[in-house]
Amino acid sequence: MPELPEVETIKNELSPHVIGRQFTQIAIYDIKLVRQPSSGKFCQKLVRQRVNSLERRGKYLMFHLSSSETLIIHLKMAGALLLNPKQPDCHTRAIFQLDNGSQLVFSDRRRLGALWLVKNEQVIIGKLGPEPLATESTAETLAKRLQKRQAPIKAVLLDQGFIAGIGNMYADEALFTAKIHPLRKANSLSAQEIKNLYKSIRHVLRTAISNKGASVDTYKRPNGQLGTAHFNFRVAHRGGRPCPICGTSIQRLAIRNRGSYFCPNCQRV
DNA sequence: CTTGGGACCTGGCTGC
DNA sequence: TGCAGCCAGGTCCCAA
Repeated sequence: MPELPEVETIKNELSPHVIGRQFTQIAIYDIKLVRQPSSGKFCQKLVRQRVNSLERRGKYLMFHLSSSETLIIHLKMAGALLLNPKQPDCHTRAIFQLDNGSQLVFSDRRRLGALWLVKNEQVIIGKLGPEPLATESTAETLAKRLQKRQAPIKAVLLDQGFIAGIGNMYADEALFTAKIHPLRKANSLSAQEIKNLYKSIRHVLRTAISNKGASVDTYKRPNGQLGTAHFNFRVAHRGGRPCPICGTSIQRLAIRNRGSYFCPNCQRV
């Protein structure tokens, strides 16, 4: 499941292969994939455009193009961007041909992923909250914004308008590291707890980036290799296994229809 | 404004 | 062996 560290890894590993390259041919195999403009226009406008730079914002990957338009990709649950894959797969939804003969393949088992080609990228990413790893994001600004929210802290961390890029796995990991129960109301956290949570979020995300993302489901790096961040998971997707700190059995709880994993002993209500 | 629930989507798993 | 039903979760949409 691509969250911030996975999309960041894809951006980093794709950059040297696509920056400066020109799209020569686009093939779309899934009618629902392109959200804006129409599929035909999308292909027509993208051909001959050169990639100036890549940028990640939240879980969105943006290709800044020579025409000053932006190609935006969201991988959602199961999307992958593969560079010159050796094995063909039946989940290929689009193929981008580059002027050096390379192929960039968008594969998505669950067909939830989305592509946009837009002049104004704010239309797509404008509602996102701050980047958790940006220098402007401080424990103080987090504290101020949490005061206005009384939903469970887990739900607030998943709100992309509140903070961008955190998904279910890393929310669970950050809350465990900060020893905060996922059902705690966001505005009930003490200043110290918020400080711990802030540090935990950044630590969990940075560690996962250095491990090239977590391959719990279908996530693959552009070269087809898996990430290793999931080997460091302490509670995420580990229901019933012992807590690495105290040995208590990790519990699973549904919050907003999302599985939340936590240690009932280390993370008290 | 915040909040919570359902829909989208497919493949893997469970239980009968 | 076959199959219905559940589960996984990022985001949008809608109602309260």
